[in-house]
This record gives sequence, structure tokens and C-alpha cells, in this order.
Amino acid sequence: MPELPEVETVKRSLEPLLCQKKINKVIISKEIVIAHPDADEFCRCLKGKSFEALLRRGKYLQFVLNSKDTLIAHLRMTGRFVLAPAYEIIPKHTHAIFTLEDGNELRFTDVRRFGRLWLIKEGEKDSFSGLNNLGPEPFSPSFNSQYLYHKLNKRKVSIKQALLDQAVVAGLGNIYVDESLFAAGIAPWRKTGEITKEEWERLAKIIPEILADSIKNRGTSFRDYRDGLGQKGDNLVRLKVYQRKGKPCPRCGEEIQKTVIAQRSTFYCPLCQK
DNA sequence: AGATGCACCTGTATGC
DNA sequence: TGCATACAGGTGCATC
Repeated sequence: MPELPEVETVKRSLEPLLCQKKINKVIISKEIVIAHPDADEFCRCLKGKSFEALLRRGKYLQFVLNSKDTLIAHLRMTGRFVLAPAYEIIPKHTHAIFTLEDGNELRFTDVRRFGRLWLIKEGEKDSFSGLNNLGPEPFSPSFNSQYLYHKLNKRKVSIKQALLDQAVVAGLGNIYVDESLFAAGIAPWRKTGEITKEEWERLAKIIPEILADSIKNRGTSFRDYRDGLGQKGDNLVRLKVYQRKGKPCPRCGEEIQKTVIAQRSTFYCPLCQK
């Protein structure tokens, strides 16, 4: 579900409410969501610790604790982290509850149970979560046209598949790849080896702009996504191609088409994207 | 090494 | 209404 703008919105909504707050107790009701270490140790290590900072890298959340241990989370398709008063009804599919000293609970809810949590202790090497295999952040200077060209010009995959690869660039998913390729005027099935220098430049410039716009709108709530307070984002109405099959292209009026590329639904304008 | 396809899950929309 | 099928913001692993 959540891509970079949605995870960033969760981060921003939770950070001020969570920092310096102490965890009294952790309850895990679906142990499968704890990927490392085992659920018992996970709970034992977190009990009594305080949240010190909340960071985002790609689609991962990093909750840094006062012990310098880090709780890492990936929401995958339907995961949510929502802070709510302990007296509020616990939603269905809540798999982990962090009871805070201030009377609130941080709840991890995930209908499809693809989301995962990891606890990495201070000094421990994180070879578990995948966080260390990510490509550059789209907002970092190292994400530029030269980087994209050198990384991808020898590869045989479609540009759509390449941009979905988190080792190429961190944080893009199905929505923002389609939106970025539309904005750059590039057809999603094009092979990366055939993308021109000008096109790489357009992509490197446009991707951070598309993501920043969505962050301003607090993310896209296509279906399940909510921020750290359970609120929907407002970016859905801003999408130009994603989920707009049969509707007019906002640039040229042609009907938006839908196809499948890299096993994912793919939306594009047949006239604007070459 | 790089490419591909499927497995992991539940809920919802669609069609017969 | 009931049932079958397809599909959904993602990733990891087996296989070729």
C-alpha cells in the first residue's frame, strides 16, 4: 500500500506525539508480523524504553529508542501504524500493541499480514529487514540522471520494473512509478537501455517533484492507507493516470489505457507517453 | 548476475 | 442471494 509519500506522512503525523513517550508494555497477537528477533524477545527488549526519534528510509519506518535500539517497520500493502487512546476500540487485524505511559496505544494493524516489524539492537548489523539494500533516496543529490544511466543502461528490464526496484531508487511503488512516467512522457514498457539522456534527466527531476507534491497532500488513500492518526490522505484526486482507465488524459484528452507490466497494473496515456 | 513468476494474506468488486 | 473469479499502494525467494 504505502509508498514513500504515505510512509513519510505516517512519520510526520506520529513523530511529535511519540517522541519521549515511554512504552509500558508490548502485546503481540500475531507473531508472524515480528520478523526479528522472536516475539518474546521483541516485547522484552521494548518494555520500559522510550521513543527518541522517528525516521523514514524508502518505505521503511525507523523508531529509534532511548536505548539506541531501533524498531524497524515495513507496512507492505495494508499495514497501518495508528496512535489512539487506550480506551478506543481496537480495530480488527491489530497484530501488535505498544501501550504507552501517557494513556495512548501505538497499534500495528494489517489486514493482509504482509507487513513486518524488526528490532535491531544497538551495534547489531541489520541483515534482516532489507533496509540496507535500498538505492538512494529520491530527494538525495546522488539520485540524478548520471546515476540512473549508469545503473540501468545495461539492464534488459522495462523502465517500469526498474523504477519499482527498491535497490535502484528507494520509495517508489506502483502509483508513483506510473505518475512519474506520465509526467516524464515515457512509455512504461520501454527498456532501460533505450532511455535517452534527456529522458533520464526528466525522470530524475520529476520523481522528487511528484513525491513532494503527494507529501504536501498527505499521501494517496486509494483504499487502505491512513496516517498515524487514522486520517486519509488527499492526493488521490491529483493522480493523472493511476486508476484512471478510460478517463481523459489531463494533458491531451485521449483515453487513459490500462495494461500489465512487471505483473503490475499499469496506466498510461498512449499519446503523451512515447 | 539478472530476469521471471509465484507465494504470502484478506477483503472487495464484478459477473454469472 | 450465492458462488467463483480477479484484483489490490509490496517484497522475497526459488528457479531458469
